[in-house]
Amino acid sequence: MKFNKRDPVYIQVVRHFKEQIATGHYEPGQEIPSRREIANQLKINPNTAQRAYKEMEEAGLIFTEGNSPSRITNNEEVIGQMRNEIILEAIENFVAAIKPINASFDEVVGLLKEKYVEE
Amino acid sequence: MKFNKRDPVYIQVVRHFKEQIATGHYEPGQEIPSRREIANQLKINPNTAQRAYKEMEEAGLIFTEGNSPSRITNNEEVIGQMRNEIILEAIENFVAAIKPINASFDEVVGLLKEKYVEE
DNA sequence: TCCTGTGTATTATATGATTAATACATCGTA
DNA sequence: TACGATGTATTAATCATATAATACACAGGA
Repeated sequence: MKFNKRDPVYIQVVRHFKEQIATGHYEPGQEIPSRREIANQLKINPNTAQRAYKEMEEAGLIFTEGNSPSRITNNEEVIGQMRNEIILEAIENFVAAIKPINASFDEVVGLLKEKYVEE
Repeated sequence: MKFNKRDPVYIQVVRHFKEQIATGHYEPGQEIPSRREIANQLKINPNTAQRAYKEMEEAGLIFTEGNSPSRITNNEEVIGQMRNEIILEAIENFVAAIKPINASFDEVVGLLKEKYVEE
């Protein structure tokens, strides 16, 4: 996994997990790496990992019992909503960036199709 | 004009001018506010305004002669390219955000159309 | 001529967010 | 029981950005 330096690392870690969860690479109830383990894997500070996990816990995406490793939520509705939010947020950002330029919808969709299908 | 706190202010100022130029609200050759003037208008520090203007000058979007206020470039090709870059960048960001979620192109375009037409 | 408003440059400080360092608490198990 | 791995909490250090404070050169106009 590679990080950009525009966004805080913990945000990017959260994002990464959300994508994994939304696409089913992590399944409901599945155990995820411990804070220290993921910190080693991603070469980040354990506190950064902790902060990312805390965010996800507050969002209901993972849960923690006692001092055993956290797990993906079993609430598939929460997962579905999260997926929708990611998509909607992306769309809103996109529209906010494009609209002030006065590009036509068709022009935009044309260019989008190229990039989307690519590869 | 309102700022978000995600991006540096000078970047947002540059962005604002680019949009104004791309949509023709500023015409080629037109005079723009002085550094100190825009700083007052936007309630920002003059140095931040200067930094924004410097960026635009280096990008060839504005030019300055002597100590008179800067002006929009007369090179319409530069303006056209800048407009394209904004659109392409927005598309790339969007695709990068959406693709990892495995949403179909049609689903995305459908949602996009709603937001795009809205208002 | 002198004053005001331009652009430009340099240096220092403040601030907020992020990351790092460290310590503490808990639990299962060898 | 004692160790090791877990989650959690607190404090310190770092860093980028924005702001501030000055200073300088230039040109036009009152």
